Amino acid sequence: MPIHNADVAEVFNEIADLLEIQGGNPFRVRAYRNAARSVGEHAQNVRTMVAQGADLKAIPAIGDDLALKIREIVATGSCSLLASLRAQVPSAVTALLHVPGLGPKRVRRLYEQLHVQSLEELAQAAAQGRIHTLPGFGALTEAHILANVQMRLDKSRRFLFAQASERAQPLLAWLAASPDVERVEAAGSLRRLRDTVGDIDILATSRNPAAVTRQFAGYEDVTEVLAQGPTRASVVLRGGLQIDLRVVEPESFGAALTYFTGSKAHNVALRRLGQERGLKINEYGVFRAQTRIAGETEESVYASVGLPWIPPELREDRGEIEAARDAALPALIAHVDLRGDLHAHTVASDGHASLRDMALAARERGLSYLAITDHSKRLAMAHGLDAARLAAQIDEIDQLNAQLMGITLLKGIEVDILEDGRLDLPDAVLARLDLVVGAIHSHFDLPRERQTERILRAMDHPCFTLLAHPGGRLIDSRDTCDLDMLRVTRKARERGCFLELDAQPERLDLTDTACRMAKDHGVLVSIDSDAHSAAELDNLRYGVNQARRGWLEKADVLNTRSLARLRPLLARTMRSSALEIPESR
DNA sequence: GCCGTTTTCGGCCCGACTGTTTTCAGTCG
Repeated sequence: MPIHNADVAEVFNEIADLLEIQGGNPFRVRAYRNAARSVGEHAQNVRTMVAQGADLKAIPAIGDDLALKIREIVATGSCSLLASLRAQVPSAVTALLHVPGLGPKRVRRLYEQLHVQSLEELAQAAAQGRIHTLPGFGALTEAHILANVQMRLDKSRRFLFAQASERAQPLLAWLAASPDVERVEAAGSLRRLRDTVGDIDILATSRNPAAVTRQFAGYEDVTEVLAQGPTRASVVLRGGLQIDLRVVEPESFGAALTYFTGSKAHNVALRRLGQERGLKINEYGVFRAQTRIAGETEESVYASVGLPWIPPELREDRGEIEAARDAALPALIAHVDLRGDLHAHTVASDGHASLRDMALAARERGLSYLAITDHSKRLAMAHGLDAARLAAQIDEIDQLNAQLMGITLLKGIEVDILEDGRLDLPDAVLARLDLVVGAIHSHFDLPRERQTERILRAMDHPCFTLLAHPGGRLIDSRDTCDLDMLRVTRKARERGCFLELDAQPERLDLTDTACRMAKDHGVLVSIDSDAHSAAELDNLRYGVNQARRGWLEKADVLNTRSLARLRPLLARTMRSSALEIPESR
C-alpha cells in the first residue's frame, strides 16, 4: 500500500492516543500530535521525499527519531512502536477519547477495570450502571457518558460554516441587545472562517458577567445547559449545535478575543513568543510580572510580542507568525474584488433559472461577467448537454449578449472527465467555447495513481481551462478523492490552466492548504459559485472565506480580473489551433 | 520527542468548570 502523509499522521495520532491512555510523558504525547499535524499539512508527499533522499527533518516537528519512524512507515506500511502499544491497549479504545467528558485517565480506568473497548461497550456499561462504581466516576458522570456516547454514535459533530453562521447571527444579535452586554463577538473556528465548525465560541464583555451567562442559558433555542458559571457557560441548541460563551471585563477584550479565536496551535506559538520576552499571555491580558501591559485590543496583544495584527483566517500556526514578523502578511482577497463568476448552471441542465435570469442576478450582484457551464451529456440525470444542445446554447448566449447591458455571459461547459481522462464532448464543439471547465462526477474511488493520471490527461486536452471542485468532496457525505494535488498543481502551472475553488458551502473545494499550494506555484485560482439558482450566486462569499484561509490575495484569483484582462488568459488555455477539426463536424 | 541569537539539556501555554474530592484531579478549550 503506497503511504501518504495522512497515513503517517494517522499513525502518529494513534501513538499519541495510546501513549496518553497508558500514562506516557505528556510532552512526548504532544510531540507526536504536533508531528501528525505537521506531516498531514505538509505539501510534499513524504513517500516522495524518502524516495528522493530529501531531509525529513526539514518538516517542522520532525526530529531524528520521528524521521526514522516515517522511513519505517513508508518502507513497511507499519510502525513497530505502534504495534507494541497496541499489544497493551487495543487501538479501538482510542475512540473513547472522543466522547465528551472522557480523557485519557478515565479511558484507561474504563479499559483496565471494566474492559470497555468500544463506544458500544461504553454505552452498554453506562446503561447497566457499572461505571459509577469506579473511583473518580459518579452517577452524574455516568449519565453524561450515556448521553454523549449516544450522540457520538448517532452522527458526526461538525457543522457546515454556513449553517453555524446562520444559527450564530440571531443569538449574537439577541445578546448584543442585552443591557448587561457591552460588546459581543463570535470567536473560535467561526471567526477563523473554517469550512466546518465543531461548536461556536462567543465572547462578550460586561461589568456584570453572571447576569450575561444567566441570560445566555435562557436563550429560546437552548435545549441543554452543559455548564454555567459566573464567567463562562456552555449550551446546546436545537439541532445539536454547542455554543460556549465567555464573559470578560472590557479591558481584557482583545486578549480574550485572541485567546478564544485560536487556533490552539497559534495561541501556543504566541504565548511562547511572550514567554521569550518575559511576558505571560492569558485571556485577561499580557502581563509582565503582575502588571498588565496589553489586552484591551487584539492589536495591543500582538504588538506586545512585536507583531502586527494577524487576520483570524491565518491563525493556524502555518507560518503566519513568521510572515507577520517579516512584514510579509498577505493582503487577503475580499468579496468586492470578484468581478465575475466562471461556473454556473441553468435550466438547460440541473439549474433552476434561465440564462437571462442568471445573467440579471449576476449583474444585480455587481458582477460584470458570468460563465454558463451546464453539465455535459454523461451526467444524464442532470440533463447534461450533448453537442447539439450545447451548440444551440452557444447561439442563444450570443443573442442574449447582444441585448444585455452591464453583464456578459461567457460560453462554457462543465464537461465530465471520463474514467480514462477523456472529455465527454467532441473537440469541435468545445473549441467554440470561451472556456472549458472539467470535472469528475464518477469513479471517485480510483486508486491515487490512476485518479491523478486521469486528471492530468484531461488537463492536457487542448481545450481545458479550469479544473472544477478538484477534490470532489461533499463535506459530511463524500471524502476528497485520492489525488496527488501537488502533481495536479504543477500540471496546471505547466499547462497554464486554472484550479477552481468551488464555493458551495458543502464543497469548499479547494481546501485552504491546496489554495496555498496553488499560490506558491503561481497557479491562479477561480472562486466560483457553482450556482444552480440565482440565490446561490451569493455562495461566492463562502469561497472568498476559504480563499482567505488559503492566503490568497486579489492577484492570486483569476476572476478578480476585468473581462478585458480575463479573455486573453482564457484564450491561452483554449489552444483550438492544436486541434485538427474536420470541417464537417 | 522536539528544540535552541540566553540553552545540545531542560525546558515544553494557561485558566475555568465539574464532580466527587473533603482540597483537587480530570477535562476542556
